[in-house]
Amino acid sequence: MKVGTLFENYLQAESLFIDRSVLSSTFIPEEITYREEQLQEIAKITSPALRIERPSNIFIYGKTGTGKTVSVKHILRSLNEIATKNKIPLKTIYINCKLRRVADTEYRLIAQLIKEFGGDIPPTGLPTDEVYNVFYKLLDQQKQIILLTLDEIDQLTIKIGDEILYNLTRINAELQKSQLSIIGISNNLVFAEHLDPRVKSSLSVEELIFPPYNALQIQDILRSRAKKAFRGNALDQGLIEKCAAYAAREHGDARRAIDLLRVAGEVAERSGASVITIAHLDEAEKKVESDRVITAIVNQPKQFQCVLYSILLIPSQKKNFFTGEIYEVYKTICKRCKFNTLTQRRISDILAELDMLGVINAKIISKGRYGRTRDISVSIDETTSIKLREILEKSLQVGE
DNA sequence: AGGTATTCACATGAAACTATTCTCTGAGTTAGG
DNA sequence: TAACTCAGAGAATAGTTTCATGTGAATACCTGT
Repeated sequence: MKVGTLFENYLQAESLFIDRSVLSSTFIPEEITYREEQLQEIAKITSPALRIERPSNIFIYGKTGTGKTVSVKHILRSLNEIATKNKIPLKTIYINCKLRRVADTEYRLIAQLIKEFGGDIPPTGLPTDEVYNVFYKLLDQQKQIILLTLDEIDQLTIKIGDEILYNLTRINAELQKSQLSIIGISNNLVFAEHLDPRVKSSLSVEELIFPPYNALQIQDILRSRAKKAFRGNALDQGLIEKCAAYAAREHGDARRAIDLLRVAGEVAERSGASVITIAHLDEAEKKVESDRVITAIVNQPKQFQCVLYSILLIPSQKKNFFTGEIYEVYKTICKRCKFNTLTQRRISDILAELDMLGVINAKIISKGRYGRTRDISVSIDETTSIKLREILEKSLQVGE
């Protein structure tokens, strides 16, 4: 066989995609459907910035994939355009607080802000107030309005408390020339309730709620994206509907629907099909889920993987099991690959995290006289679980 | 039978510790004038 | 004397350990009938 033929198929079959980036999670469409009201509202609140006055702080709630981030980014982009055209000293900053090793601690968040202003700060070694000082100085170099967007702000406070938010809201008092206002975005609807009242009152001056999309709205969104992303008639009948239905099941998460559509396209393309069918979609659904789990696990520390490996070893006979049983298995595995065994306390936390990742299903039950524990079952499908086991075996270097 | 007290097997919280990575400082060393 | 080196003090962070306290309901143990 000629080497060339290996690739010929791919060349001949015209790509299903026109523009794949339209379906990527970072894409911001020109117009955002079903969010006019919210966009108007945000625009109204932020507009004083264009007159070099400080806008009120805004707080935005809504579940994942309801268009919060896209809307805000859209607004920021328009604001920036107008500002540069009219030479208005406006600076917009967007920071996602969830990104590990970027902005998930007080120090790193401020360091990231400094970077946005062109400064540079070492990743460690400095006292935090020193970092604050650098930040203040940098801010006050010139007269300007700063719009700081903190996405997934709830993650930040879970990890490090609300002190940092307090500092940020107070910052205006310290500044001579600049003014800063904050746009907070949270997935958690009750987030503000366990927040310091001082922070809460100053942060959530204006509140906005993004309701979930319903299936019909998601269909429209998908259609408009698909029109730009795919060649005409690349989609099978009913595909959009099925895709939307899947997302509606997940409380109207548009992002997942779009993601799913893209992966379905990729799956179809790889198999050389000229039309994306429901079967491709089903496969994509599995793949998305499995990829999510695997990337989540691979990036975890060894001990974490070790615990998961222990869990995966058990369920061949049993469906549900308890913390204690897992701990026993875990101990033998540690011995086998010469890890030092962690305490049960730690394992308990790791199990909780695995539950959060959706790899396992853990429910706290009371067995009465026989104590209280987690009732654990694996919540990933067989194929993924086998794949995962292989990956973990390699990573932990345990042979059977 | 009905009511209360125990008890198990962990869960959950807080604080403190460890190892690692990194900066900053200042003493000691070196090399050139 | 200026430049360089290098050890030591301090910080931040991730991952733990230690200690302390909490907890839901199946059982054991009473109680009075």
